[in-house]
Amino acid sequence: MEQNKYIYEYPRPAVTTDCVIFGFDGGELKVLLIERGIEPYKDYWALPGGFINMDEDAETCARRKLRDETALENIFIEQLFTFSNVDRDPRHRVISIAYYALVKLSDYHAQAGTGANNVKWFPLSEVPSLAFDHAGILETARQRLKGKIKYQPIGFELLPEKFTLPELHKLYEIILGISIDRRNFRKKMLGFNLLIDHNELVKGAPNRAAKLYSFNRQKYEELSKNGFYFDCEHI
Amino acid sequence: MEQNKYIYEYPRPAVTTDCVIFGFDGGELKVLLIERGIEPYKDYWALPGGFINMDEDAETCARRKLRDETALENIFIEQLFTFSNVDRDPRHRVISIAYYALVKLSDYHAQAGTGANNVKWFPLSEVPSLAFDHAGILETARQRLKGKIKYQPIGFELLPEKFTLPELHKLYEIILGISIDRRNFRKKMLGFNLLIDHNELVKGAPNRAAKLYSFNRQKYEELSKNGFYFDCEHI
DNA sequence: TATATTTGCGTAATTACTACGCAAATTAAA
DNA sequence: TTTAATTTGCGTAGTAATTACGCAAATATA
Repeated sequence: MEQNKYIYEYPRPAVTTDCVIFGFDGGELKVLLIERGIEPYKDYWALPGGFINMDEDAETCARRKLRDETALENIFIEQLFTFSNVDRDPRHRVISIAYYALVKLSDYHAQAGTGANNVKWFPLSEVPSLAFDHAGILETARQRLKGKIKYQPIGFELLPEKFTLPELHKLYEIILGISIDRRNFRKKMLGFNLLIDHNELVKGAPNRAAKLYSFNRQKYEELSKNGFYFDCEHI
Repeated sequence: MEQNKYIYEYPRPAVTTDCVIFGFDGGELKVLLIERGIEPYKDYWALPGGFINMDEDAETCARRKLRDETALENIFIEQLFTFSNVDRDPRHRVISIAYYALVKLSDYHAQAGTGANNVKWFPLSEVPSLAFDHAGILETARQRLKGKIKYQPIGFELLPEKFTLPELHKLYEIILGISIDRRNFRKKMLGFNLLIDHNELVKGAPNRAAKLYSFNRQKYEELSKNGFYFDCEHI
């Protein structure tokens, strides 16, 4: 392939997307990282991502890199922030449009994609030193998740289709970093009338089994149109 | 100057910033637009903005274009969203990192900067057909402002240093697009203990004069550190 | 069968929100 | 000068939401 083909009148930064992928295993929040095989930051762990193509928008690029590098598809993804520090890449000027994604760990077990790089889930408390400014991007995503879970039902994206109220409760405690009264949390969540009761108990519990629920996404969409607000500010 | 100087191995999109500048004149929300002097979209109105330099980050670029095109400096500005549709510019691939800014119309009277283009405040109800996808960017900014004013004290950025409670009340009604009980609004706002009472009345009122207040930014910053939340969700 | 543990429901006390009434201040009209 | 009209500022009662718990039901294990 011919090199140095693209010529412009003015200098242009390179543009990439990077994605912070959160997962929840019932105990703690995890983030999916890939091990870099090339310089710069060779052997460092990094967020999945890469250069944008000329015929795709940023979200399409983020989803493509996710598929190629982690084999994840059809997951919740949302634009986070665009990082544009002049020195964020030691090679040359690179601007990164960052996304964050939420994955049901139970459904998808991410593995190395065609990229053939090492892929691994890290608990947030054990994230290693990251490449580029990815530590900052991760922290921004964490704050966004913490802020957004209070007024949008995105927590369900991290749980299996059917989940129990104690699981949902634990998830909120972990993400918000506070302890929440179990009984008041239950009342609040059930009060939205957005949980479908499957009249089915979780199996294999070492004590009283919890009931299984699922989130009524369709009803939520409808209510949202009429101004409904999923308000978990005071939980 | 030599042309076609910049050569890259892979194609790169051009990167711009665009800025939605909101102002409030006591009666309605306005947005500052500039008239394009060149193709494409010659003679259309557009958001101030332009191509990013290689030695500046996106916010610096947005502030530079603001200064050059509208003579506005040192105003509230915040990243909004990055727009990356493949066809958003008819000439070539352009990605825009959009910002929104809030201006005290009383303090600064924006005028054409060195750009020498026509600059004008438009009420939101009278915005003409805009260049590129700027109508979409404006709508995104409007939604962001509406959402954010409920939990961050950004409304004050649109008012003069000293303002009255009726003015603040009107601003919230306009931005949220609802009518709010005057007396409950007053109680809520004063309840935060973040307004400094100047024991001074506004002059030239055609009836009972309202008291002047200013926002205690310093106290807000301190409270924020300790988890204080400016909650205007139920107003 | 008793024990430990967790789930699920309920209730009282407190706090916040909503919907108003009304007096005080001020200008314009009578 | 008085009256009317308008707007500001404060208060209060009724309702709804939040907080802080108590306790019985369910279930595996001892």
